[in-house]
Amino acid sequence: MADTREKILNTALQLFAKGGYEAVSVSDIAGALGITKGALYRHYQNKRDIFDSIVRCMEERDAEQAAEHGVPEGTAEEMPDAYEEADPKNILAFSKAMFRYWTEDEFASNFRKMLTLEQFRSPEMGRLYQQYLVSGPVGYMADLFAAQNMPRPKELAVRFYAQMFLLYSVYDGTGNKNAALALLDDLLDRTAEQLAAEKKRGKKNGK
Amino acid sequence: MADTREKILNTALQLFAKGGYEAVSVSDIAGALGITKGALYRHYQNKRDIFDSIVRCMEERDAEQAAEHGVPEGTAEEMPDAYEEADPKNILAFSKAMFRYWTEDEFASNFRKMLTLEQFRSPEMGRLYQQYLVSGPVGYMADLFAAQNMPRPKELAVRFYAQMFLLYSVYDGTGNKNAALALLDDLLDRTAEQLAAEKKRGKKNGK
DNA sequence: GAGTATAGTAAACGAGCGTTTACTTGTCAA
DNA sequence: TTGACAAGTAAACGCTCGTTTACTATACTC
Repeated sequence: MADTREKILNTALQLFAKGGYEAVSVSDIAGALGITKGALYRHYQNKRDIFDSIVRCMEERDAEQAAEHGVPEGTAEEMPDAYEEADPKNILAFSKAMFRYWTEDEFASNFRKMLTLEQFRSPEMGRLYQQYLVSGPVGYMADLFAAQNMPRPKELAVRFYAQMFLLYSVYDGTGNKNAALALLDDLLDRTAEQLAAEKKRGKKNGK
Repeated sequence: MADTREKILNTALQLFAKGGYEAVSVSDIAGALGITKGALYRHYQNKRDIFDSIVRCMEERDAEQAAEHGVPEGTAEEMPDAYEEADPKNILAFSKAMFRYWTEDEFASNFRKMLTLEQFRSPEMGRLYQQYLVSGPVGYMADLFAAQNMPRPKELAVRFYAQMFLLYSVYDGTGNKNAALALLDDLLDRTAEQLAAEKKRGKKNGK
């Protein structure tokens, strides 16, 4: 039973990622699974329940992912120690892993696309989109840079994360996924060099 | 008559930008205008016709906008002269104008949001999204940088445009629009400095 | 003033929507 | 062997969808 529930969830997410919640019918989901829509209601209360379950599932995955990568949850103020440990090389590796996660992991990739399509439908969805893909990552990186006493951490964070954010769309729109990944690697490596240079300057001026 | 046609088009675009094409009904559009849906069919053949007219209207506006700003249409290979005229300061001013256009111009802003919501629905929509908001601007800027013999123009273009692209989402998601605009100004000014520095280096190495 | 487009309404059309119901299986413990 | 439960089907529910139709009011032309 739990198996079917998961299949429904994944199939629904796949369809929601293509056309958005409203454009996908319950029959579409059931049809893609080779069952009738009546059967679907044995596993979920209604269409909205499927959507909510997807969001809840993403929350769980996100928590796991964060724990795996040793990402400190909460803000820099709450736990400054963990943030200072992260040096630019770790930030680089973590960023690349993050990019691969949001592009190559099927669930995460589809969830990202779905959020992109739902972001303007309600303040709630806008909040989720910002949290997972815009202000969330930017704020997190700004905290990282700030903890390392780098100058203008917010600007740095935007400059750094913006490249990844744009490349999500490049990746989605190109047939050559590997080229997009290689381009990101080049960009981040070069940016990391500049970051290291800025950090030196920051230390000189800061002390 | 032409007046009503335009009102319908703008109202429809506004609604499409919020929820996407499928989530908006013909009754929704008519209701927002205070008329019945039957009247709507005096001005457009069907719902799809409204959408197509929006796309066609954007094409016209885009052509006008390009002509106004003296942007050369076509690629750098076709008209290399026009591209070399553009110096970094012009690129900067043009970029800021471009950002304000896609955020503050109501039609362009709504069209951008609509395309964002439709990009995965069909290859056609994906192409339009890329053309207007991803590979199009990146390619155009890469041509500009290449015409000025700057090193690694594609990387430079991505780095430069990525900031604007991310800030579209920041702008959309924040209540404080002015802060987003100010942040972009700061970022672009600083990037322009780095660009000028890179250009010097490029000249030294290139000649 | 009669005739004719034009722009609008109200109602109906068939189709598909999300959801519910009644009924048929298959599985497994008592 | 029986009973209960879980999972699935087929059909129907009321509703809304995009679209069409028949009709009305207004304005402009001959």
